[in-house]
Amino acid sequence: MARRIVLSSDDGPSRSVENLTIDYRGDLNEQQFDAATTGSGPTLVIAGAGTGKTRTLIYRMAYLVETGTKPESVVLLTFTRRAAREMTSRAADLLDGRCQRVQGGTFHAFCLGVLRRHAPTIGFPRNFTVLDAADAGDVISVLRADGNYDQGEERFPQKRTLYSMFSAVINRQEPLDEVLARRYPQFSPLYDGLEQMRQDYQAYKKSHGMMDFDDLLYRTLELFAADDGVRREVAGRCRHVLVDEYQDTNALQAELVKQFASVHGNVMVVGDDAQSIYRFRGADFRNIFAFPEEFDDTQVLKLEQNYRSTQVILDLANHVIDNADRSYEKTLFSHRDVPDAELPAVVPAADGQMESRFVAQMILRLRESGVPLHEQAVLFRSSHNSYELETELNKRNIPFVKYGGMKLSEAAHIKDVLAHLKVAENPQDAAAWNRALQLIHGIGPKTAKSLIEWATNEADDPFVHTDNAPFSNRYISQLKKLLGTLRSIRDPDMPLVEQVESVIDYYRPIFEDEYYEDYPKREPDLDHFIGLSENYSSRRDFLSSLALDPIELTALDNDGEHEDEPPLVLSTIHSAKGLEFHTVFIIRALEGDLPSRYALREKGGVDEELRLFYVAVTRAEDNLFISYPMTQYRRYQGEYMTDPSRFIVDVPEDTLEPVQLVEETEAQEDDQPLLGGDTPAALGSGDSEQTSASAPKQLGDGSDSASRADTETSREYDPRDVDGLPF
DNA sequence: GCCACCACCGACATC
DNA sequence: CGGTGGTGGC
Repeated sequence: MARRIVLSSDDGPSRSVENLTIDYRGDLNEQQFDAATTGSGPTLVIAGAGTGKTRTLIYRMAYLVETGTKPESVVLLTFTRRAAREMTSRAADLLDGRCQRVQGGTFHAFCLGVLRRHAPTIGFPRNFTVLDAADAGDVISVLRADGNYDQGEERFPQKRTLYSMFSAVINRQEPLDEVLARRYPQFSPLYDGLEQMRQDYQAYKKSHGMMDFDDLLYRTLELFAADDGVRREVAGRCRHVLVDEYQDTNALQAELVKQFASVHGNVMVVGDDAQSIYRFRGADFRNIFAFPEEFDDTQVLKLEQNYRSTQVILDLANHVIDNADRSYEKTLFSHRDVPDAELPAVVPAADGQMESRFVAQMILRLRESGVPLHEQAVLFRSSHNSYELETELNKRNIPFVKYGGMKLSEAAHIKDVLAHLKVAENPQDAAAWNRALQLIHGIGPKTAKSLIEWATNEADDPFVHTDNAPFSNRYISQLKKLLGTLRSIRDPDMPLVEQVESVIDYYRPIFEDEYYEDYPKREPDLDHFIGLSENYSSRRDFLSSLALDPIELTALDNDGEHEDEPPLVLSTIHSAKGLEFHTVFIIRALEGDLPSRYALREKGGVDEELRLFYVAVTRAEDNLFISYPMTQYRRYQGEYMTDPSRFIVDVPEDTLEPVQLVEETEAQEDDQPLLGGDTPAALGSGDSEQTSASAPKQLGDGSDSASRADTETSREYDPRDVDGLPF
C-alpha cells in the first residue's frame, strides 16, 4: 500500500469550543460533550437507552462541520433512512443549512450509491434491480421449479427459509453446512442440493442483473477488493464516519466500516450492547466488543445519564437486564425528577379481548387527562399480536398508525404494478416477468416460463411482437397489450408519473377481475402509489427506494381524516427502536410470544428476547403497562391457560406492580362492561388527580373528535368508571 | 399438457 | 389473510 501522509485536519489541535456558534458545553452534559467534540481517530461510544445518543450524534455532526470539515465528507450510517433524515435535518437546524449535505443513510443505501457508479467493474449492469426479501423469495421459487434440488424429498424448505439460510451464509460469512448445523439441523441431510441451489441463486442474480440486500453489502466489498482505486476514492470522501446502532451491525457491515475509514481513520461508532436485537439478520453484538481490537488506540466513552424515563421505569429496566450476559457494565440512572411517578404495572386480563379493551380504554382515559394519542404506543413482539387490538381500536374510532406490519410494496396489487415497472427497468428481471405474465388469463407457470426464456434470451427486443416468439392465440391479444404498454413506458422522455399511470391503466381491468371481492378497498392504494411516484425523478430511483425504504400501509390510511389529531402508535418492538413515548403498553407478554417460541430453539435466543423486552421497557417515559391474556383460544386446541412471560414473573412488587382488572357489575351497560382496579396495591397508589377531571375535555377544537367522543366513547368517561382506577 | 379453481394449513422480527 | 396441493375442465 502506498505511503500515507496525513494532513492535519482543519479542526486543528485545540479543543477550544469557545468561539463556536453552538454552546456545546451548555447544551450537553459532560459525557455527551466529550463525545461530540472529541478529536480524530477511532472512538467507541457506549450509550445506554435514553442517554441522548441521537442528540450527541447531532451535535457531533454540527461540531465537525462547524470546525471546518466539509459536510459532504461526513458520512452518517444509521439503521433506517428515516433516522438519518431526522438527524441531518436536526443538525441543520442547529447550525445552518450546511449539515443537510452530510451523507446519511443506511449501509444498504450508501452501498447502493457506490454500486450504481461502479457496478460494471464487478460484472453488473448499472441498472441492476434491488430485490427485497419477497422478490428474493420469488427468484428462489423460479429456481426451485427449474432445478431438481429437492430430489423428491418430502420436507424441502420453504422459499422464505431458503432465503434466510442463503442470507446467513453471506452476512455472517459462515459456510452453509455450519449454518444448517446451528439453525436448521433438520435440513442438514439436504446439504448437497441446498449448496448447489445457493450457488445457482448467486449466479442467477448476477446473470440477470439483480442484487438482494446482502449483495449490496457483499458486492461493495467485492468491488473494493477488485479495484483498490475505487476503495481509495470512496474512503477518501469519508473524512469522518459516524455509525449509529453499532450493536446491530453484521460481519459485512463491520468490515465496510473498516474500509470506509481506511483512508482517514476517523470513525465514531455508537451503540448499546444491551439493545442488540437483530441477530436474526446476521447482527453480531460482539462487533461492539471487537471494535477496540480492530482499531488501534480506540477511545471508549460512555453515556449513562438517562433523560427519558422515570427512575421507577429504569429500576425495572435495570432489573431486567441484570439477567443477561453482557460486558459493558453500566447502570442507567434517571435525570428526571418526577414526584409520585407511577410504578410500571403488570396487568393480567382474562382473555385477549379483555386485554384489548383494557388498552383501548386506558388510552382514551389518558388522552382525556392530556396525553395525546401520538405520545402513546402499544408495542408487541410480532405483527399479528395486535390484530385483536386493531379491531377494538377500529370499533372505537381511535386512529392509529402501525409500524412493522404490512408494507405498501408487499400488498399483492402493488407488487403487480411494481412487476411491470421492474420489467421496463430491467428486461432481464425474470421474477418480474413471471409475475406480470401470469396475470394474463391463459398464462400459467409453464407458458410464463417459455415466454420468459424467449424474452430474456432469444428476443432482440422483447417489447416488440415478432413472429418467432412462442405465442399462442389463447392469450395473444392481451400479451400484445402488455408489450405495447411496456414499450411505451420505456421511452426515456416519459415522466415517471405518466409511466405509473400508464401501467395502472393497463392493469386496472386485471385488478378488478383478480380482486373482484375486495378491489374497492385496495383501490386507494393505487392512487397513493401514483402520488408517491411524483416524489421521484426516475423509475430506477423510485424502485430501489421502495425496496430500501418500504412504506407502512397503515401510514397511508389516516391522512386527511384525522389531520388535527396525530394517531396512536402501534409498533413491533423492533420498529420502535430509537423512539420514545409518554406511555407505553407492552401487550401479549406471554411465553411463546415474548420470548418467542422460535427463539427457545437456538442457543442465545432467550438472551436476545430479553434484550428485546429491555428495549420495549426503555421506550417509556412516564407510564408503562405490561399486559397479557390469561387464556387463549386456538383452533383444534380450544381454550387453554397461558404462561406469563418469564421476564415478568418473579419481579418484586415494588418494581412491577400487579393490577387487577375488574368488570363493572353494578349499573352494567349492556355491551360496554367497564374496568377498574381494586387490589390493595392498586388502591395504595391510587388517588392521583390525573384522571379525575370528570368533565371530558376535548382535545383540539376539531368537530370530528368532539362528535366522536359523544357518540362512541362518552360512556367510557363516566366518572364512576374513572374512580376505580389506580391512577 | 396445462391452467383455473377450491379446500386447506400455518403464520417472527427487517435493511 | 398467504402459500400450497389436489382436482376437474379445456
